Order: sequence, then C-alpha cells, then structure tokens
Amino acid sequence: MEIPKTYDPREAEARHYARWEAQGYFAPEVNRDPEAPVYSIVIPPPNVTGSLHMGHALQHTIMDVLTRYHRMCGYRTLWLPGSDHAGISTQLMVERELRKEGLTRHDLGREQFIERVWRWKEQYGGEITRQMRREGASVDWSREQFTMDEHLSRAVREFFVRCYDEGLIYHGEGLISWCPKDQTALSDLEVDKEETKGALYYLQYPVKGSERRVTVATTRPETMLGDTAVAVNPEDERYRDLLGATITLPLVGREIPVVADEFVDPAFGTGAVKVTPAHDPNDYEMGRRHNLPQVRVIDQHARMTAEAGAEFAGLDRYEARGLVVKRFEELGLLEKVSDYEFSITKCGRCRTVIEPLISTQWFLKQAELGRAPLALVRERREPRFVPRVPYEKVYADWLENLHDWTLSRQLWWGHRIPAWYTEDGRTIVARTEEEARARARTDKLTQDPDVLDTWFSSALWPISTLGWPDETEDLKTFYPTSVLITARDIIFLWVSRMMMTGLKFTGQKAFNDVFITGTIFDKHGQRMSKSKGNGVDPMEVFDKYGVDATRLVLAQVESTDTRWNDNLVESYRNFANKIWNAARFCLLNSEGATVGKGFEGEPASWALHDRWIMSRLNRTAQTVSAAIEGYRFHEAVQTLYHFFWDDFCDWYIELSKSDVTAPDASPARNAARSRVLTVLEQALRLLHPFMPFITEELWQRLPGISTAQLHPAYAHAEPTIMLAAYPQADAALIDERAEAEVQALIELISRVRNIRSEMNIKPGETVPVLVGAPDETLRAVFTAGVPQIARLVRASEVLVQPSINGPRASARAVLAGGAEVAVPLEGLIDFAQERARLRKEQEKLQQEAAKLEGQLGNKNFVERAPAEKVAELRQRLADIAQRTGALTQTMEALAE
RNA sequence: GCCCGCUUAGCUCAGUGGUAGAGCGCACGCUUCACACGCGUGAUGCCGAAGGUUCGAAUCCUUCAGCGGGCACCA
Repeated sequence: MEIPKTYDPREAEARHYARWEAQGYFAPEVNRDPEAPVYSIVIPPPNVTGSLHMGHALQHTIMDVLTRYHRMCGYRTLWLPGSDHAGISTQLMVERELRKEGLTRHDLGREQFIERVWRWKEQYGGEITRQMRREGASVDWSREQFTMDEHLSRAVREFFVRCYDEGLIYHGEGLISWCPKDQTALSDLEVDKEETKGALYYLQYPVKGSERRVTVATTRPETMLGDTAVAVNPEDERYRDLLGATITLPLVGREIPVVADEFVDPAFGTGAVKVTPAHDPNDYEMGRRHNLPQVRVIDQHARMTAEAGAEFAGLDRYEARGLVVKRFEELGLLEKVSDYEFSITKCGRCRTVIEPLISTQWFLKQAELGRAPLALVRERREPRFVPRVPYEKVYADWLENLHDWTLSRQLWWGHRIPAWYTEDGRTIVARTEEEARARARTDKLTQDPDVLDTWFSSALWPISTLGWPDETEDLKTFYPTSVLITARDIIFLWVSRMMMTGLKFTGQKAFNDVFITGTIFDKHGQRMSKSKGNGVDPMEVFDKYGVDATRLVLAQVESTDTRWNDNLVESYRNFANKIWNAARFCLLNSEGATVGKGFEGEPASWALHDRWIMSRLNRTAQTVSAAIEGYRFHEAVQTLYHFFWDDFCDWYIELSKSDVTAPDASPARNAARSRVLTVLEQALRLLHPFMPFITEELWQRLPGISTAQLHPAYAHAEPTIMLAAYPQADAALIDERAEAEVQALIELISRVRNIRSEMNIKPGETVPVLVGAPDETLRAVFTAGVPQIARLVRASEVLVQPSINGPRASARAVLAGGAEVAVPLEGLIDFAQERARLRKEQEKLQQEAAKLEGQLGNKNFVERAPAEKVAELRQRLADIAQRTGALTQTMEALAE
C-alpha cells in the first residue's frame, strides 16, 4: 500500500464531502430508526451578500461538531441551512453596481430593480453556501431556505397580520432614527453609540419683557431653530421666577415658553435646557408632556428645511451649525464653547450620523411579546445559556425593558408591508392583496411602499423554515430546536425575538439551549473587520493548514475571546499529520489484521498494555462525550489530542511495536496488529466530529471496514465513518490498576532516559539496566515488561530483582513504590557529577516533604480535613521518605 | 453613571477549595526501520495588588489597579 509520509488535506476534503452530500447522509431521513431521538439546529442565516469570516467558521464548526456527534449517537439529526436577504446591505450592493452603469434604482423602477436584485442573488449570492461545503458542514441542503422564499414570505405576512389584528402592530407617528445616507428608518438596535469629542455651546436666550437672558447648553446648536420651549427643573430655585415666562428665540423670533420638567437635571450645564421636540428623543417626550409644537427644521437628507428660516434653508446640518454659532456670536449671545465628550449615534451599517426625525412608520409593541420569554427565563432559566454568565442576565434585563420596534424601512428589497390604503384613507392589513380587497370592499387600493426590517423575518426563522404557519411534519418533529449557536452581538436583535415568536405562535420555546461563541480578534486584540483589513480569511487558513486543523482550533476557542494565532493552527496541522502517520504505521503493518479483532476473551487475560489502552480509550470516550454534551469543546479537544498523541502514539504503539512488527507472520502478530487497528479505528470515530475529513480518509483504508461498524440506525447505508456509532464508554473496561501499573513502567522508562540524557550517553549506545523492586506485584509488572523496557530505553539487558546489587559506578534513580533503577556506567561516570545530580533530586523531594510535614504537623488540618485527605498526604510523605532514604543510601555508596 | 467579564510560563490560552497545566517558543541531544509537521531530555510562574474567609485559596468574599464588553434620556 502506497501512503505518503505527509498528509495532504486538499484532495480528501473535496472527495469526501461530495460523496456524503450525494449519498444524502446529511438529511435526517438517513436515520431509519423510528424510535430515534431528535436533534436539530437551525443555522443563523448569514447575509446573502456575505462571505465567510472566522466568526462564521467558528459557529459552523461548533454546530457541525454537535450535529455529527449526535448523528453518530443515533439521533435523527437535522442541521438546517439558509441565508438572509439582508435588506439594506443587498440593496446597497446592487445600487452600487447600478451606479457603475450610471443608473439609480429609480431609473429602473421598483419592479425591475427587485428583479435585478434577484438576478444578483442568483449570480453572486451563494458564496457562503459554497464555502460551507469546504468547511465540511453537514447541513441538509435539501432543506435550504432563503428568507425571501415564497413560503417564508407567507410566514412573515401571517406574523404581521396576526399582530396587527391583535393591536400589537400599529401605524403612526414617532421620533425614529433616520439614516440620511441610506434614506431609511432604523430600529434602535441597528444604530451604534460612539464616544466622540465635540463641543458644548452655551447659548443665551433673551427673556421677553426683561433684560434677563437664560443660558442653555447644547451639542447641536442648529437644532435651536426648531426649539419650542426652554425647560427647567421645577425645584430649581434659580429659575423659579421664570416659570411661565416667554423667551424670544434668537434668529427665529418665535416666542416660546419656559416649562418645568422633572427630566431636567439642575446640576448639569446651566440647569436650563432648550427643547427641540422634532429632533431629539428626550425633547420629543418632553414636548408631548407639555403639548409643545413640533417644528421640523431638518429633513431626510439632513439639510435644513424652509421652516428653519430663509437664511438656513437648504444648508447641510453641519453648515447650519457653523452659521448658527456665528450669528449668536455676532449677536453677543454666545456665552462660551467648551470641549465636551459625548456619545453620538451612528448607522450600524454605513456609520453616518443618525438624524432623529418625526416620521410615520409601522411599529411593533415588543413589550407584550416579551412577557412570555421573560417569565420563562426568570422562572425556569430557559433557554439555558452557555455560558450562563453573563448572557442569561443580559438577555433577561433586555426583555424587561422593551421599547416599540420600528418595523418599516424605506427600501425596495425586502418583505413589503402587507398594508393597503383605500382612497378614503382607510388602512387595510391583510395576508394578500385579494384578502385586502375583500376586507376593504373595494379594488382601489394602494399598497404601503415600505418593506419590513430584515430582522422581522429572522425572528420567525426556527418556525418558518420548518413550515409554519402550516403544521408540517418537520415542525412537529424538529421544533423546538435543540440549541442555537450564535455570537453575542445578536442576542437582542435575533435570539430574544425568536423566543418571542416561537412562544407566541407555537407555545414552545425556539430552542432548549443557547450557546454563545467567543469573538476572534486579530493578533493585536483588535476586532477583525473588512475596513481595517485585518481579517483572517478562513479559506486561506484552510488552504494552508487544512480544514480539520482549523476546525480543531475553532472548536477549542469555544466561548472565550481569543486572539487568532497561526501557530496554533500549525500545531493542530501537526496533530493531523501525527494521526496520518500513526495510521500509516498501522496500515503498513496490517497484513493479517482486521479492525474490531484482537481483544477477545476476558480483559483479565489481556496483556497489561492492552488492558491499559482500553482503559484509556474508554475513559477518553466518557470524558469527550460528557464534554461535547456540556459544550466544553476545549476539554474535548484537549482530551482527544492527548489520548491520541500521548497514550496511543507515544506509549501504546511503542509498547506494541515488537509484537506488531515481528518478522514472521503468526496468530500473535495478527492479533497485535488487529489491536492497534481497533484502537485506531475507535480513536478516529471519537475524532470525527472535529476532524471529519482525515478521519474519513483513513477510516476508508482500514482493513475489515463494513456496514457492521455503522450505527444500527444507518445499517442500510454504505460504510462511512460519519454514520459509524460514536464510541460509548464501557465502565467495565476502565481499569485503575492497569493505569497505575503502566504509569510505573512509564516512570521507569523515563528515569532511565533521563539518566542517559544527563550522562550524555550516545543515543545509539546500549546500556545494561538494573531494576530493584521489593514489591512483588510491581516486580512482576517490570519483569513482564522487560522486552518493552529494553526496546524503549535501548538497554543491552534489563535485570529485575527485589533489590539492586550493582556496581558502585552506576547512575541511579528512585521510583514510586520503593523501586529503584541503576544504570552501570563503568568508566563513564563522574562521581562528583552523579552525586550532584542525586543531591538536586533529593532537594526537590525535601522541599515537598517539608511542605507536607508542615501541613501534617498542623493540628487543625489533621482534625478538620477529611480523613482520606490526611491519609493521602501521609502516604505521599511516606513515599517521599522512602525515596529520600534510598537516595541517601545511593549517595553514601558513591562517597569515596 | 449602572452592570458584567478578564488579568496564570516569553506568546496564545486551559484550569471553581487539597502536589500549578497544554501548545508554541527556548536549551541540549538525535536522519532510532509511522511521522524532523518527528523523537528523547531539560529550563521557565510569590497564578494583577492588598486584605479577608478556611485546617488549606489561582480557585470563595471585599477593596484597588489595568484591559475589554454591555446598558443608560443627561442637554
């Protein structure tokens, strides 16, 4: 069999994915067990405009690990893929394309534009789905969904109409966040606050009929043109006499009242606040409380309106700011300008400064929808957040304080709002135009031009993708979903809203668990972003190190924030190569061997190292399963890594080598070869959820692979490791004693190697090794292991006796259980150096002994600590005393 | 302003009450018949600071410092 020395992932990756997909192994239907438990995940739908970044790769890896693990455990497993139409992003993308042709969307008109977007989507939209195949994501492509698909659009209309009919959705005027660049309303979750250095302007307003002036402070002087009041705190002595007074607004001449409002903080600024109800959220509320007029001085393009006055009309808001300040200065009404840091609100997409505007929009009263999820998380701690801290609290606190959700967007790409207006001004909300006509009793209807916030359809994702509002089999089978895997930044935008809709429409929560992944930063701890150009492209990492290695890194990132480091991927690439070569060794020595054989009969009849590896294997299976089920992927990866590399490669293969590579064929050789193959095969299964490609590649090459290895639920399928049964730990094979005994062997071998290294014995040179073991059992272990010890320490002979009776010129070491080892080094040994080496060791022991003695000498410890803990320390101290005694003797023997 | 998290070996990170860990890097030695993407050996930490609880603290509590998040209507 020809097997290259180095694993080349590229070829295997493409081949196996294509086969798995073609065979339908990703679909839940592959499971033929009618009693199978169900496991389901819906993917957080990536934007159709997007391409894969590390965050996706991280989420996908974790979803795939969970999916593959549960599939191998026999669950009817569904991981449902899809993508999001991403309203603003997609529309802007296509508009940018149009601009290159010198066109705007208005040149095309709505219908043609939308057609164009669809064409764009068909042509360029699928990038992430292609990239997911490269990742090895075992999603069921036959169930792939897009939020603008007809079925999902129907679900959106159903959601809208039902909420409208119940009075949860309303059409009305409100002060909303407006992006002057994207020309649309936004919800408060789509804007970001950003600390900014600016100025605080102190403007003086003359009081009518008096020489007095009231000073107000503002960061936005241009809005004074729309002021309709000045507010002070009712308790503020300084302004008490001004209550009810009238202010003559400079530049404008409008007469505005001084009102009292609790909102005003007397300690801040001057204690007097200008009130601009049409352009500030707080002032808007204050204006409503005091019935103040709303004067709109800024328009949708962030330019001043005619109402701002002839001098300002048409100016950009920042130009107007400069001019207002200049005029105040000229009038002697600019008291001062001070540096000031405040937070400014920006469009989450384009970073343009948001303009709060009064506008008629559609809103959803989220507070009502939020009640059920809030009760669920408060009373039953559902869904279960992992990690619980801090996310459960973040989620619950947000649900407790819900604001109305601005639903409408002034865009063309998206779900059109299912509302129609009659000529006589009535509003009709309906699922279809036909239904609207019936409800309106007229054909003369105009549909609302706006579309819905992209997150409105996302809110339905778990139920709509499974068929809602129809009561489909998929909905019955796979809902509620098992777990949601996502990043922390969309807990409000998405996670909470899926819980709202799920509970409202099905009475059941959308998912049992919510796993929040960590964030991957660049190596300097900066957030990766396109604009900074510091992103690491997962595809490039796949190319360089292989998908499996990258997945291991991502899985062990788990939920901690991590700085990306190629070195880590490299070390897992090395691990993949280690697996490859271990398998290579097994396969090069596989003649006469069969997977699954070699461990016949009672475990008690097996050789020590065979009992040991089975114990380690089962312990590993136990730990890894528990870790995956508890979302402790770091632990799972570490456990697998060390089992494979340390236990299997460094020790089991080495301890088995002489049997496996015996020159002549024999039943014993076949059995030994079968055993390494069997352990390898089980290890590959354990690794498969994390490293799907290399495990499949190697598994297919093992002799004796057949449908017998598949989980019973998949018995009809062709052999593939992805449908093999995940190894279940057999507690009966976990053998503490075998583990302790092999540990003693390992210690012996390590000590001799240490002596060889310290004494500068050439690697090619063999030495005799004398072992003294007063304990009969231990002596038997060493005696049985003589050929293995000899091989691993390159000994010319190994003599095991109750005590060592060797030459004075020996390098020695003491072992656990009163055992000793000596390497006679006639002529090679420097007695002074050897004494120094032993003294160093003794010092270490004495330090530890001193610590233990101190603790055991503490009356409180002996009295209060658990008895077994005290006994354990005594045992350890006794062992150290024994070693120290032996060392002392050895050193005395060396003395001249 | 309120809330939360993080601080462990040179680097990236594990580790929730009982002998401080991994990978990489570093030092020394090895073309040992699976693997130099390897093998063997070794060095490296008053676990951010100060208090406290406890027989015992990296781990629990308090305060502080540095870093990073989230929330908030302070003009």
